[in-house]
Amino acid sequence: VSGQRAPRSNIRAVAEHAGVAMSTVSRALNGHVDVSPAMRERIDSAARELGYRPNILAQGLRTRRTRSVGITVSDLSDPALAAAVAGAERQLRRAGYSVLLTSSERAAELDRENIRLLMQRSVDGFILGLSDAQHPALADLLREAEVPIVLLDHDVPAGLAVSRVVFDHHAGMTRAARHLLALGHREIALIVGGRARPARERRLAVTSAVDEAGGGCHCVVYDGSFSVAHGERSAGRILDRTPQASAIIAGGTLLLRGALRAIRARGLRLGVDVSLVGCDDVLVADLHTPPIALVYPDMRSIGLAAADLLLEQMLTPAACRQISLPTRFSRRPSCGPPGSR
Amino acid sequence: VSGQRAPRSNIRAVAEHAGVAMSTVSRALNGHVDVSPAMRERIDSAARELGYRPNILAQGLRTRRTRSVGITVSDLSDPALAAAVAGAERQLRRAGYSVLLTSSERAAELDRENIRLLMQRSVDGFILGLSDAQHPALADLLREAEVPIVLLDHDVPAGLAVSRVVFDHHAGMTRAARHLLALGHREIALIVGGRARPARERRLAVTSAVDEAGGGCHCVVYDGSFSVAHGERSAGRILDRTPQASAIIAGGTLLLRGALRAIRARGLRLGVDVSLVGCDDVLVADLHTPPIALVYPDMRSIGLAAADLLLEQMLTPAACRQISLPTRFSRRPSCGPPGSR
DNA sequence: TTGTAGGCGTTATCAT
DNA sequence: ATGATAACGCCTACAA
Repeated sequence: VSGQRAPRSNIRAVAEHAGVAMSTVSRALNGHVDVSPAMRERIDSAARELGYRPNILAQGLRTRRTRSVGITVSDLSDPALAAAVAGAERQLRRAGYSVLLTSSERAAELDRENIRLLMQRSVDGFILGLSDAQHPALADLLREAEVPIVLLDHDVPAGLAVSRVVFDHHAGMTRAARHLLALGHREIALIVGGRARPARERRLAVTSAVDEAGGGCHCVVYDGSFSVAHGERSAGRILDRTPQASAIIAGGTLLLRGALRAIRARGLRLGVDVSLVGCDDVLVADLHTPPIALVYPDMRSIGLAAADLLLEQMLTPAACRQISLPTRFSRRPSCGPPGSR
Repeated sequence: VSGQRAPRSNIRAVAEHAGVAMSTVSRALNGHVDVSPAMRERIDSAARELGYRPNILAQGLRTRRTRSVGITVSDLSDPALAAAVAGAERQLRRAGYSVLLTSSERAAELDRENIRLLMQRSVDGFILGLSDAQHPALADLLREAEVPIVLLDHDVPAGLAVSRVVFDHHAGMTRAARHLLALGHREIALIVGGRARPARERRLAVTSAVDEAGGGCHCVVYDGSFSVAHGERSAGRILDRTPQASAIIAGGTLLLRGALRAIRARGLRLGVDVSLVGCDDVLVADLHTPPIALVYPDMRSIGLAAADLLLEQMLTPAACRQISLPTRFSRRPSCGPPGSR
């Protein structure tokens, strides 16, 4: 009714309204044991009447726990990473934590800058999907954190005590490679990008699967940046070469998009003129014509698992742990026997 | 060298190290005018030596400005919304603001719960991509916020002073409908979902474009939830009806995915047996075979614009503003003349 | 130009 | 079981 806006009521206002001391209000609201039921009721109703909500900043200043966690991802525009963040946010929210989110735009420098900022905000823990987990200055910085850290599918920087959740890329990629070999492909081209763990694991899995096959089978790796451009350029080289590789594995969403562009530009038929396996993406592949075979990690799950792990470690500091999540391989018509082309 | 970890140094430590008063340190570090160059240099180097970083919580408690903004989106797993968040985060980070992110999982109840939580954390402003901007209890809550608010492509709740950035869905959808009409389609089926602004604008645009065409042209709207299931079910009904509509517009990513499934399940050829226009999505559509025509809003831009608008309003409180962003229509082979089927 | 002191809202320690 | 009071780290009148 009044035109004045009441300032948000604080604990002192509640104390006065209930006619008790501030400390008593604090105890009652925080569920301490030594509070009489009558007093608790009185304070609860006073707080309700005033619409009291504690100031989390002040609580954090006093208790040194902010009930917030910092999440840094290399690129939030990447739907895969967004899914991971969504999963983590959900778990953390349900546990009463807030998420401070930053994106480092694939720049190692921003990784560190963002982490520093989050430290300044006194987050209780970190979930990190970094641009470059191996950057030399990073380890020093993380050592200062003094709070639990969970890495998303990354290698652990040397001599650092952090937990992590990783994907078993090896299993899925091995199955993909064997599938192609079983179809009769003798040469498999692998496009990967970035120096992070996924690229390395994928390369390792495919090369060793091909090596094991023996019989003149071989694997050519196209390494570069994690980008559509690299995917398109590499696939272009593969397809324009004579003799061309009959099968391509694109190690990531952007690389897959690039490869698709190169294939389309040349008017080639998927699963006939060239076989293709993608990774990560779940949006593009299944509805494609024809559907594209895929090795995929459940990105939402890695977010959930990372949050669970972090919550556990924030609650009771313990030794660092590592969790491995499976990857799936879906055969789809984009893979066929090597063509006559 | 020492095994002890030093507690993060505070302003008092810097003051003692430099042999001056805390207030002087505060002034020097915050760039006040009345500080002698010599003193500034002395304090700067002391701060550097101690690796001092101000505690943002304490600053916020004192100044009532936290340099943080709350972002709530209805579903972070939606790549479109993730792109908007990524855009906003970038601008805010560059302006020195941190992002507190929550997702409301398409539940109006969580919208409010999350906003309340963000208010408790004293954010300086909000960017909201809500699940239900019209929920009756929402307006009251937002009125309590006392900080600038920017809505993402939503209607403004009655009697509320907020800014917003919207897409001109009307323009893009009108062009799409006219394109289909020009190709000779007489009946256009529109699948929309959700009660939010985009669905309403799209329906309005398509129905009026079809009405204007006259000559027995008509439009059938399939309204429902914003989900793959609704898209698939609606497209199924459209395609199984006799006579079937020859053109479908799917008003959103999930609906498009559903429609594609229905079309594929019936073995129909896009652009021949049935014409299809999608909305929003940029990942699936362009690389599809054949490429799918699309009305698309630039989601990253809406994030950027929302952040810019919010920053402006946080800096100098002013009247609420509204910004309209264009939508583009891309003709692609998924649209052809009505078939003989 | 610099120092002193009070308070932002909360919790924790100590009395009572 | 409850109350008074001192911090947490910072900023900002005001005094010097």
